[in-house]
Amino acid sequence: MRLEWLEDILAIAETGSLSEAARRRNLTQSAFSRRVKAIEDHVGVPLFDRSRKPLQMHPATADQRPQIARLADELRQLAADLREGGHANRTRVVFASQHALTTSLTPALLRWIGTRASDYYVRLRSANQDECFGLILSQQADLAFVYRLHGAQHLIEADFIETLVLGQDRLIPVFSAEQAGDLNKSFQSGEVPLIAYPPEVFLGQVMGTRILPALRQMARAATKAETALTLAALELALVGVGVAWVPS
Amino acid sequence: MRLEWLEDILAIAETGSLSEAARRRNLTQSAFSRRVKAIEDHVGVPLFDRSRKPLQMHPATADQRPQIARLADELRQLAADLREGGHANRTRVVFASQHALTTSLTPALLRWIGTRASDYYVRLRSANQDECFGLILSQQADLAFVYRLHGAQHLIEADFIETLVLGQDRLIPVFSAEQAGDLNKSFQSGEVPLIAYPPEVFLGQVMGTRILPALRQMARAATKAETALTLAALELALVGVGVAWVPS
DNA sequence: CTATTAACATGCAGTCAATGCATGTTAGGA
DNA sequence: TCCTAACATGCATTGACTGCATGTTAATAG
Repeated sequence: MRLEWLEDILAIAETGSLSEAARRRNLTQSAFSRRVKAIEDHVGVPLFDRSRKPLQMHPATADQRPQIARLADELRQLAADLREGGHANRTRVVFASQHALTTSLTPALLRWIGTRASDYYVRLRSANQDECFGLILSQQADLAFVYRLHGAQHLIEADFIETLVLGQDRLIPVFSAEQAGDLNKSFQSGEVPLIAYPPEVFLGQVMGTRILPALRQMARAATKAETALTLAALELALVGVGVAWVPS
Repeated sequence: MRLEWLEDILAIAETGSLSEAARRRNLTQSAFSRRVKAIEDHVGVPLFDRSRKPLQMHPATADQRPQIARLADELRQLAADLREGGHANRTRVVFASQHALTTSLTPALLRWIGTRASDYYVRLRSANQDECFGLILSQQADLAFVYRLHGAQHLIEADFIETLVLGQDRLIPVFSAEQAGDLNKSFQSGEVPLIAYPPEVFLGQVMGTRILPALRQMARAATKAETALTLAALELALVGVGVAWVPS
């Protein structure tokens, strides 16, 4: 198994097409076609369904996609760590950051660290909340940035784990100002168009336990789209697809 | 980065020599030498110290060894999962097992499952205790087999995690029967030769908090060897290196 | 300090896997 | 039924990888 192959598979998963993936991987379509076949030969079973024309991933292959993405990331990171380790003797610190925070709090924090403590080599791993806890527990990360519901407790308790509250955040509903009229109309008919988070991610659980019950007292929530990414949810809200609750 | 390369690095780490590693990897020493160089070229920094004759790993490289072993394992497992997924639609269950249990309880359990429920595809991941918890938390494993100290609590609590006590085990001291005389002599001079577990593994912590304090009341504990593997500890005890405390 | 040896590096030539180009084949849609 | 876009394949070329033979050097014994 090679990192290249994992990237090939991911390219196909992301583009949904062999020739498009070939372009992204800077190969001719023919070379890429045979590379995919080589991967399948190595694994021992066909990974894609070629009977349809823009070829499709087999469900079993699609199932492994998060795992493949994670491994690809870790392999790249390993190379970086080996490279970095060979250089100076800077202290290496691994941060785990909940995805939603990776795009908001963490960049500023890393910049701050970068300016004040250049003798630290900081490595950032973005993961979902459960994975962040897992990384801390198995000591693959030194520090984790995660949300915690007001009044709730974290899943893990251990004497080697310290917790510090960095601040408070709020989920606020967002929608396109220009199309506020449409939203009002929809609301008057008892319906709120909604950008939902998948139930398995943290924000999805917050929505399910805190926001939606209150919302349902006022109107019917009609899910118009679903995404795990707050930034994507924000974009969808800004083009008027529905209301997105995003961290303030 | 390639799985092959990871295996090459691990072979060097395990044999402590390039030519010995070459033999294990079924390559001539010359080909292997250049392969190692290719890996270093790819990473961008030298990974080994060639100024000494049985070449040595740079400390930074040695640091990454557990990570490399883990990734190599996961890559092999990924290939197996893709292969298996392509076959039948058997339910896939992932077990995490604490290393010490992987060699004792788990095999019998897996055999039992294999005979009764052939429509399950069970995948076993051996890891240390913390990693087992991490795998459960991040839902990379469905079930974990771990030890728990009598009267103690697990690190994690969550409503989606159920705990079941499968049985009780005891750590018992073991030594070569033939050389019991030597042990008695040593004990009379106030010293017990000891096979120790590293402090970062679970059994090492049990030894440190439960066994050694009591032992020290009777004699001085002289560490003769250290290993993380209970089977290795057992072997060392059986050849008379020292007393090993192993799960009954 | 020197000689010896075992461990690692390298020049050379052969093999085979990977690639691009040109072209054939087929699923989807008009 | 025809057309087109997507994927597969034959062919020639390139280059990466390997083994063999041999050179170089660190470790060790005397």
